[in-house]
Order: sequence, then structure tokens, then C-alpha cells
Amino acid sequence: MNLHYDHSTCQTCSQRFNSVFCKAREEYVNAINEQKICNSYKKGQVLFNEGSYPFGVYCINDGKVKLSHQGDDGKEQIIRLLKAGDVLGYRALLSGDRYGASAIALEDTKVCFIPKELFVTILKNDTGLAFEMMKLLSDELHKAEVKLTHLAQKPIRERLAETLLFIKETYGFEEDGITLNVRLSREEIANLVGTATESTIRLLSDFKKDGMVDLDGKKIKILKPSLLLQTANLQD
Amino acid sequence: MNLHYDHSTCQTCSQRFNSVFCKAREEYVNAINEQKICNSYKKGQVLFNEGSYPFGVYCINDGKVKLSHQGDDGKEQIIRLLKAGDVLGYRALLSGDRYGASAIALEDTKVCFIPKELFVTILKNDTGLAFEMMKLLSDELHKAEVKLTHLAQKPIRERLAETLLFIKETYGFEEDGITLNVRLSREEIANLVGTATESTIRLLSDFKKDGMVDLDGKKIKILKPSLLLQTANLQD
DNA sequence: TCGCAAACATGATTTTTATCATGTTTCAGC
DNA sequence: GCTGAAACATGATAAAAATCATGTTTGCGA
Repeated sequence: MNLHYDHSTCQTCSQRFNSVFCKAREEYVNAINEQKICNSYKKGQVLFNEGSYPFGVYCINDGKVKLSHQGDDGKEQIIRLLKAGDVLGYRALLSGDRYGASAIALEDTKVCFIPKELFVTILKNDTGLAFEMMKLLSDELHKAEVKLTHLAQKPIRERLAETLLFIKETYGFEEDGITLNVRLSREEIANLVGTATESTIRLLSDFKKDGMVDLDGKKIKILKPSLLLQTANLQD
Repeated sequence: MNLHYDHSTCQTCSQRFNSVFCKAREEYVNAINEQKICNSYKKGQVLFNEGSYPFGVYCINDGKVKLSHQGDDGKEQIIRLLKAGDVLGYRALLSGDRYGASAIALEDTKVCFIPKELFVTILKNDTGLAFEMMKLLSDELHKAEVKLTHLAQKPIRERLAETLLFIKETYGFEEDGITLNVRLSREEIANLVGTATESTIRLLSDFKKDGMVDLDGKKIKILKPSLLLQTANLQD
């Protein structure tokens, strides 16, 4: 047991400067602190399932989570990658909808749950937070639209390079400064890129041959970010 | 000049029951009525350009507009189709960002412009409208995520069928009850589906052979919606 | 209404990507 | 450390889709 970890108050939460919720007025931060429910999820465990109704929002205190949408043929499509400080579950709640995707822990993860009523009450009374939520939604919408365009127009090689850079941006490196700080299977990377697992494996081998990355099991080292960026062929 | 058309007041606007803005409190509807600027755009004219900064939001009074995003290689990707009552330009404004896409009139279109300051003031003071905006953003985000998954996982034939049904849902039929009530070039349909123009032309011919649609220049008639739906292979 | 450019159409070919098959490695659990 | 299942890897093949080429139609402006 890790005695240094303490999520008993939002005031001492390790994410108190990262989350959107830290932008709420103090009285509401206190209310969240009183009503939140903290939970731990082991790698692979499900926070919520696509198709079920939301009863609150989640804030990641520590760990990593994937949001994945089930395609019509049952194939997974990873929609978003989330890290400490990120909020999830708000989309369905604000739409008044079922969850459009499932949230699954990519590693052992600590999460605070904020009940729907409290979340809505705060949004109603705290204009600042409401604007933050609108900004968050707008940013996500923009990212989705860009990804959509790339999915429609770019070859898989470019999309894989872009995805590796995206993972780097999201989770960063380990202490060595080159190893991606997350363990994703080839299949998960494929489901992020939107391609077949074999194509991903093959292209990763190519990237290794080209000296852009190094592969060591699930560990992926980014050797030449600039070459990857060039391969991704991003203009905007 | 059409004497029957009158957009002088929001109270008599033909879209006063369709737009999100009609959900604002009365005092704000009056404020919008005073400050809005109405404009007409001819087919092909640009309402705003990707990359420029927003200074307000637009509400379509009459007509049709496409929102398209420029891919890295300059190829158009149509992100959204808009009709009377729809609002556009809010995404960039709420993100504090440049426009992520250009808005172009698909036919002669009448639009009301609402200045940024007014829009923000109303959102700050009218919680109901703020929630409506959050719902709007959430719904758009959900649609984008579903489209993203389909783009990644479904073959072009299914996506074209889905797109035709989507156009039907958005713009409906002409008086005859079968002709899609919008003129889109094959290239535009391709840029909506995310494929090459030739592939779209070929598949439309196939659909015609299969008796699902009829083609008469740019007019597309939906003969068998149920067969199209089956071809689209939608589960959700 | 004539001419002409753009849009539409279709065949041939090439490229890209998925699928299938098969072998190897890795790693969790005994 | 052994073992078996899952993940990784790679070659061969097939399918899907883009591109290239060429001809036809359409519709707009002079």
C-alpha cells in the first residue's frame, strides 16, 4: 500500500491544478470534495460501458484510460486516450444520452466520481466552469473533425506516424526520455489508427528498419521524432 | 425580390422555433433581434474561412450550407451539412480558436449574424441556453465519433449508402417525396463519404442498377430506402 | 444556340490494404 | 522452470480502392 497517495480531499489532490474542476469556484470545489466517491480500477477493468446511462462524471487522479467505441461489426475503435487530470463521461451526460463509448483502464487507475446532480448544479451556478466545459467540448469536437479528415484522406503509414506522435504528446516518455510511457498492444494501436493489426505490426517493423523507432516487446522507443513528424506529413 | 420574406425581427423569423436561440430568455431574443445582422449569400459564396478568427456566430434563416475542412494535401472533407435553423461558427468561438473549417453556401442562403460579445453575454446570463449549447456540442461530438468509427471500419459502399440516408435525414425530399432536396456534385458526395470521386460515381451507378436510387443529372432519387439502409449495414 | 469547360461516366491498371496462413516469441500462471 | 495461450511477426494472396486514361454529357455564358 502506498502511504503517500491521498485522495481524501480535492485540496490536496495531485490533480488539483490540472482538472477542469479546479476552475470551479471554491465553494463548489468543497462540495465536490464532500460528495465525490473515489475508486481504483485494475488494468483492463471497465469504468463504464457503451450503451448504459451515465449517473455522473469521472475525473482521473492517477493512471490511464482508453475510451473506445464499438463498430457495427464489433471491432473496437479507440476514440480518445485519457490521463491524470482528464475528465470523462460528460459527453453522454450533457447530451442526455447513453454512453457512446466504453471507458477501460489501460493500467491501474484511481478515479473520482462526481454525481450527476452535483455536476449539473455546479454548471448551473458557476458560469466559469460552464464555459470551461464548452471549451473542452469544442476542443474535443475540433480534434475529432481533424482526425476524421485524416482518416478519410491519409494513408495508413502517415496515420500510424501521427498516432505515435499523438501517444507521445498524451503520455510522454519514461525517465529515459525516449520510451513511450504507456503499454499498448499492437491491436490497440491498430484500433487507434483505424487499420488491421497486421498492417500496424508490419509498418512498425518498417519504422524500426528506418531507424525511427525501436521495439522491445510492448515498449516503443521514439528514436527520431522529426523523421516521424515528416512521415506523418502534417501541415496544420 | 421576394416580398414575403421578412427577417426584420426574430419574433417573426421563420426559424424562431427551430434554432437553439429560440430557447434563450425573451429579453435576450430581443437583444439578438436588435443586434443581429442579416445577410444573403449566393450559391458557392463563403460565410467564413478556415484559419480566420471568428467574431460571432451565424444562424441560417433559409438555405443550405456545407462546413468543410481542408486536408493536409488540400483535399476537401465535408464535416457537416447545415440547414435552416442551424447555428454555425460557435465551435471556434467557444474554443477561442481560429475556424477549423470553411462554411460555404450550397444554394442561395439567408443568414443572421450574432456578434461575439452578445453571444457570450447571453451564454453567461442564460443558463438554459448555455446548457443547450453544451448539448449541441455534445451531440456533434458524438456524431463525429460515430462517423470516425465508420470511416475507419466500413467499406466505401456502406459509407456511401449511409451518406445518402444522412443527406435524406438532413435535407429531406422534394415535393415528389423521392428526390433528395439538395444539389451536390459527385465530388462533394465523395468528399462527404471520404473517397475518390470516381469511386462515388461508380457506386452510384451500381446503386442505380440495383434499383436503390435513380440518377438524373445532379438529382438523386431514393427509390428503396430500406435496401439502402440494409446496404449501409448500420447496427446502432 | 453555340461553344466550351466542367462534370459525369466507365474501362484499364496500379497501389494500397485486408485477409489468410503459418511460424515464433512472450509472458502469466502453475 | 514449464506450459499453453495470447501476442507478435512475416510471407502469400485476395480484395478494395485509387489513379490514370479517355470518352460523353451537361449546362452555363457569350
